[in-house]
Amino acid sequence: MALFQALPRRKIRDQAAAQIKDFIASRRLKPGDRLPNENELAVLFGISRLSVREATKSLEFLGIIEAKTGVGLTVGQIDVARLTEHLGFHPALHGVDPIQLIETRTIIETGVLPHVARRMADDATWFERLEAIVDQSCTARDLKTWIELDIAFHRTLLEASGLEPLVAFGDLLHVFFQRFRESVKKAEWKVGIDSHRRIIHSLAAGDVAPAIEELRAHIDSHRQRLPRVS
Amino acid sequence: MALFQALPRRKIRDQAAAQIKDFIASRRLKPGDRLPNENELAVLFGISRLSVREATKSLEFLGIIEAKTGVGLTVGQIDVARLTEHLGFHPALHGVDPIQLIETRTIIETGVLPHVARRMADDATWFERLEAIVDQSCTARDLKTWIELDIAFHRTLLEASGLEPLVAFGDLLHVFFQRFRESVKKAEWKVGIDSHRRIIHSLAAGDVAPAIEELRAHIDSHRQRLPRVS
DNA sequence: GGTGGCAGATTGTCAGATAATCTAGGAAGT
DNA sequence: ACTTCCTAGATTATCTGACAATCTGCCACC
Repeated sequence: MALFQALPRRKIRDQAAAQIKDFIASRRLKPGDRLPNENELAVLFGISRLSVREATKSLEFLGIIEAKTGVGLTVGQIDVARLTEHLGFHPALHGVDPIQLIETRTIIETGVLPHVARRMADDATWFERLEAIVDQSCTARDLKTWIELDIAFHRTLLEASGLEPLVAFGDLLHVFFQRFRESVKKAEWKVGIDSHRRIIHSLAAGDVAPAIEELRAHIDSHRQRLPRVS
Repeated sequence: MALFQALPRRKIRDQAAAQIKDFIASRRLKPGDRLPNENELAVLFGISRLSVREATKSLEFLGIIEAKTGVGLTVGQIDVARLTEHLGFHPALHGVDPIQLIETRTIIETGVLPHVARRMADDATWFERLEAIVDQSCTARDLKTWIELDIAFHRTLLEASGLEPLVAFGDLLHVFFQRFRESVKKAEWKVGIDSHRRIIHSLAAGDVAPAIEELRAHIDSHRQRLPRVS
């Protein structure tokens, strides 16, 4: 008599997914390389095409492989942005303490400023792009466009650092930040815009330390708008 | 005549996946909560059950939802270990610029050190946990366990900051990092362990600045092991 | 009252068919 | 000879219908 199976039997599609991964790994396939088509995989694994599809669609969702209609399956190119997009909404992250979000943003955004200053010195267009956003902010009439420009400013700051993983992570944080961003009073707009302007001018002048302090205070100002203290 | 569509039309299963995510997010569902079954979702979205399945299987693969035979669909609990398992093997991880990864890690890990020092002062167990990992590292015989302990050290450091988003992001970075971690020479182990020890002792003493410099140099040492300079 | 099994619900898997889309190569026109 | 257009084949995308496997809760039986 066989031992009882404590764990649920492995699903066929999971076996298929594992076999496809093995196929890629064992043959040292690189992104862009062709894979057998769905019918061939079905025959190869001895299962139906549907199970193959469920496996390939799962792998595709994660970016491990790519499927193009009329072309076939290829090994994919994973990027951090895709993962954060799917993971970002998840309830597990929604429960995060707002104060932690503020401090996380402070660490990341102040941390990149040295990089930004260095790249600004090499490429003046970064200062121009940031200044253009600040100028636009002054003409904003409603809260919605002001928020968009505020997000654009902070995102461009991260972009200017040249560190792509942080750009993706920053986008994710902004999703959660939006909640208590909407409670900004109109009188506070101008203060924020002035902060932005001082930050980029300090950076352009190569004065990193003042820029860091300004940005820290800027992000910290959200702390006063927290809905409730628990 | 209709305008040509520059981008490929969105697949039905991707729309379905997005709708399911919306369903979860808009109703503030938590892990373990029930979802409509596949047939109900199919009717709800006006598509076939098969397309719903491809969407649910993709989401399940990522851990966003769970499906149990005879029971139904529930909201799942994402854990990064699952991502590590699926993504760790993938050749495309080379696509991320290693230098960017190093600098990203430097920003995050040095950025949390002030928080860590503060929380260490309040709760001595953090120092003990970190020191225990360092002690274990000294007894490591093979590369595999040493790498595990190294990851554990850096992860615990982030945990000690109390900033959960950064812990999750750090886990994600380690997935991308592990590729060129395996090229560490045995002679370099000891150097790394000594660095770890100096860092936590500086933190425990409240000397944040030396700890930051030590950690920066520690992470930067990976730079010398980069496979190729492009 | 406890225990076993049965019935309904739900996901898992299969087969076959049609639509949509892409690539390559040939046909037609210049 | 060169370019343009179009068709044919290949491949994924989607649908329909059916049956198997598995879990939960209830009910009958002891």
